Amino acid sequence: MAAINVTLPDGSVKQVPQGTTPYEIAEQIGPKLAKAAVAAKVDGKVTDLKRPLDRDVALEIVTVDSPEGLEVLRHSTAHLMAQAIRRLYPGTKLAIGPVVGERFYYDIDCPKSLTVEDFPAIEAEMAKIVKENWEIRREEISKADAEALFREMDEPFKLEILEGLQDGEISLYRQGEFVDLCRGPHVPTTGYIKAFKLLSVAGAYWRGDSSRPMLQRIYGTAFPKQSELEAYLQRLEEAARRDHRRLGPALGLFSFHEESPGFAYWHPKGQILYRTLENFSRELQEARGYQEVATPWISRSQLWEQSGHWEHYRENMFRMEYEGESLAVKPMNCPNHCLMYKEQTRSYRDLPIRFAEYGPLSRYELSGTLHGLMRVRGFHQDDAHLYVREDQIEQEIFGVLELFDVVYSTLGLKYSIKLSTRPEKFLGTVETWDRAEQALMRALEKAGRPYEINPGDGAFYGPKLDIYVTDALERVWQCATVQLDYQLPERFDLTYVDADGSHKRPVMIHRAIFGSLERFIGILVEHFAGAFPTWLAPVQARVIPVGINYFEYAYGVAEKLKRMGIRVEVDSRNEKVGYKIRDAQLQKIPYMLVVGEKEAASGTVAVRHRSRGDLGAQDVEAFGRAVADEIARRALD
RNA sequence: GCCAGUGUAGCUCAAUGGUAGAGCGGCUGCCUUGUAAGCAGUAGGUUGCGGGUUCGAGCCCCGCCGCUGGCUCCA
Repeated sequence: MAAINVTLPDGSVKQVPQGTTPYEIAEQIGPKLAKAAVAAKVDGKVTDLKRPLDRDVALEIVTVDSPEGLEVLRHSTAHLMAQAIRRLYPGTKLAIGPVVGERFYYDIDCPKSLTVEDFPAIEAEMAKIVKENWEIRREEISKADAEALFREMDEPFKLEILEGLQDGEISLYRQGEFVDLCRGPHVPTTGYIKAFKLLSVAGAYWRGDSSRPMLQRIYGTAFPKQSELEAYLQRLEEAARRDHRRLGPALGLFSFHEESPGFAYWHPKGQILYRTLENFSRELQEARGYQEVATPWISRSQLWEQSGHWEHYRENMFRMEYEGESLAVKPMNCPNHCLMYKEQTRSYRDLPIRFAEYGPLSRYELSGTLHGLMRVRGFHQDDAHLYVREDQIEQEIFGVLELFDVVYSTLGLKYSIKLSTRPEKFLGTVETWDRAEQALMRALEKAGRPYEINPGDGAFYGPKLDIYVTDALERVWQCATVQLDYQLPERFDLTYVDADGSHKRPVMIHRAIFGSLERFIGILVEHFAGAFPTWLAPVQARVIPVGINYFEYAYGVAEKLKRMGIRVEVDSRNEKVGYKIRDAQLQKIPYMLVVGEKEAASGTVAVRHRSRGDLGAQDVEAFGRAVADEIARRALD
């Protein structure tokens, strides 16, 4: 048999007989590697460990703890689950079973409507199949054979998937009695799957099409080791503990009532948080040449017809009719800002013009999509529209990026940027698009911000930057986008007079830093687990008198601190100190100030910080100055 | 909107189709309190809403609403 050359990642070349499997090579390298191996990367493509090599290749052994290895493991677990479900619920049709992030799912059409209560039985069956340790075999067959097979098995979804495949690219994977149409790769045997758990069940449309049948989607996850699975499950629990829908009401920030689905009720403490963030934004924007405006929240539909919203966005707008007149509540501010721009003849010297607005916006979101503060029907953005000359795009985008950075670094949030470029259907000319995209890239590079490109993902009216925030639990949220817009200036016939006296079209930049304040606060609640930095905390200090004899002193301390700009309250309940400390801790109040005999006599407070613990006695004035400074610096804990 | 689940006191949860309960929280009183829960008492409910089955419904059936997990959507 001929020999082939296998190049390993360290550059060394191994000569082996043709038909050698990656697994055998792994064994030669070392038993430890062979044990951790779940797949192989052949010329950069992930493939099965036991698929024979037939030519010279570059080979990398994929171990179970690598990103690719984990994906293989989870994908195989999806098959394992499908096999178990098939055994338990005969007649189940399989659709697709991919890996998404740390989870996998399988969409199935099952005669029984499954719930989490069915999970233990399915998991038990999965464990059984693991124990049976079936070899997972790849088989390549012709399209005709595959069609015959899945027709015989009565698998309509697989047949539909087959329709889109070509002869020569069809593979099956078998383990025991189970067979599935699959590209692979998979772990060598079912015994490789050690730690898994089914997580949830939900509905999902076949092929994501709401006119197609609704399938059951079972989510699960798998890890190389039980301990890693448990760590993951603990992270889910931590996320549940931090859930803003639970913490928000518990901290007195906001509530929801079924009388107004999708609209938050902001309680006094939540409103402080809200206003503090809004004012933070105001302060930064005023310093950067933004002008705050306020525009109508209800307009005649002709405005929305002119802006194009009526055509493209009507279904998401709250609409109404009075005196035969069609009206709508604004879902965005841009058309109103365009009207204001147009009130005057603008000179090239006037640009850029930056209108900022914090007013209420409403969007009709489908009832099933509402989710706490994260998805609402009524919200406010820290919205702004910049009217700029084309030669100002780069500089203005650079300014917006700087603003992003100030806001997110102040809050200790990591973020990443994606640039979405010209889609297939677009407005304007290729040249304009190219120039705009170039300007965005130059601004990003000037700002020193790394970014990824999403080719073809821009809006039809202009390219955009999406900002993704990563929170304390490493979850990623999209908060804001910066979009260049060539269409609205056109639709509203916006112009400016250039140096040569000619009328030119400005470019519009839509941008928001927080995005929706509601959503952003939801993210912050979960990010900080309710323990906001002092400058954001609704109550920054709580004075805890040891007994009624010290109430007067406590109120005096509170008065002094209030005058120093600190949000402070006195716990005047008839309770023990331990009780009041516990309550203040649960309310995540940054500073607890215990006052009694010693403090009253010396004009001090005994300071306890929610996370740093007992800080000892401090002079009231000195404490006040230190906290005022912490607030002014917007310090993180 | 769609599929599934779910809805009992402010919160967390009990109650084989047979008189709706507990803990926490609230309020009142006692204790006079020193760094994560003192003691006692007390109020609080048309069991989401509307129909139906039944001698009898928190529980079973139908419709509606909210919420949850997803899907779809997201200028």
